[in-house]
Amino acid sequence: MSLRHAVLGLLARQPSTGYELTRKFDQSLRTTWHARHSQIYPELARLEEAGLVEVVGHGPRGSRTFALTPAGRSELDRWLVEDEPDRSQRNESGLRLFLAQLLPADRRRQALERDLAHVRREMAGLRELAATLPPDEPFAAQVDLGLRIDAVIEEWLVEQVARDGPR
Amino acid sequence: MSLRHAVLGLLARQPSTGYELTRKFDQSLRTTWHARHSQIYPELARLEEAGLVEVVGHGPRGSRTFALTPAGRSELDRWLVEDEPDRSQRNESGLRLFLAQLLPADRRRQALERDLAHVRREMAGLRELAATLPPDEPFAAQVDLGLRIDAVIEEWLVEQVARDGPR
DNA sequence: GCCATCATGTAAAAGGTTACATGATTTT
DNA sequence: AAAATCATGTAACCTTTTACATGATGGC
Repeated sequence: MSLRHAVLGLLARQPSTGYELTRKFDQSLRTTWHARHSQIYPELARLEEAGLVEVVGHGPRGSRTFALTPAGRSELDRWLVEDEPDRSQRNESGLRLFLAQLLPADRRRQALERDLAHVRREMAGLRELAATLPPDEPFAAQVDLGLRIDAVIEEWLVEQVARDGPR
Repeated sequence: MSLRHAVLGLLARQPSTGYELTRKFDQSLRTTWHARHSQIYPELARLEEAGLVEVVGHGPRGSRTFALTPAGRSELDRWLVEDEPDRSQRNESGLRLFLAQLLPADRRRQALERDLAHVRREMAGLRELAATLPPDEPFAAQVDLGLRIDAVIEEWLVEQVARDGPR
């Protein structure tokens, strides 16, 4: 379960409310680990119960700012140093292209170009996001990794479209 | 749900038993969409009930070979042409590196080098797998994509290790 | 006053992994 | 005869998504 350690890690960098964590998962962390608020709030409750985080402040609209406890900090360090990374991937673009080869030529081209446009739109979104982050921000490295992976997928899609021959 | 369409797509290429599908998910498809037999057999039952696949043969050890029905084929085509791709990514290496910056220098290097070794082991496994596949096999393109993505992650890890300065 | 945004939660359903369970055939 | 592989399934558990639900504050 990486959600737990992603939350611990974000709180280690900066004590935050659940709402703030949600925005970070939606933005900078979206290329590596995504989570919705409906996952984050229950996880914060479990972490608090386990003594890994604690409330360190209250904001105007009933918001609570959480921070790591020493136990939370050592659990995070332990995970980073001791646990084996989970390297499983999931990549719907790859699957779709593989299956698109089953379509007749005209529909195949249609499907591939649509997927290509989709990747490019996502890349544009990541570039925009990168522009709003200070370049030395560690978050920027996340976004950069997402962009590089998308670039590989884009290139691969282009190659496969080209392999189909001229229109 | 891409599992359903991955199964339909594999069966469109070649009628197969659940066991054969399991091996394909474990091997060639492991870089894009992974599934265990405990997911595949119930999915085949649901697809059969929905009239999208049917049993077309029986093998020696009680195995059943499934193939697409016309309805299954048109559902597959519809998904490829009409549905928007799901581009969400999950990449534990990226998350771990991001969080590794919280560690003191010596433990950080230790964690990064372990993750790097892990990526390289996986790449070696994919290269071995690629060597067993005929190069024109559409499956080979899947494995190739996985390798390219891992190469990007590897390069990115190396850069981040280098940024930490000499040992 | 209205709308956007901040802020938090729960419930139901879907998707996925791990573990349990069994038995047939083939290879050594 | 034993071990490996083929072959199928279910149950429990965990993770993730989608939908439901509510209310406060700030700017227009």
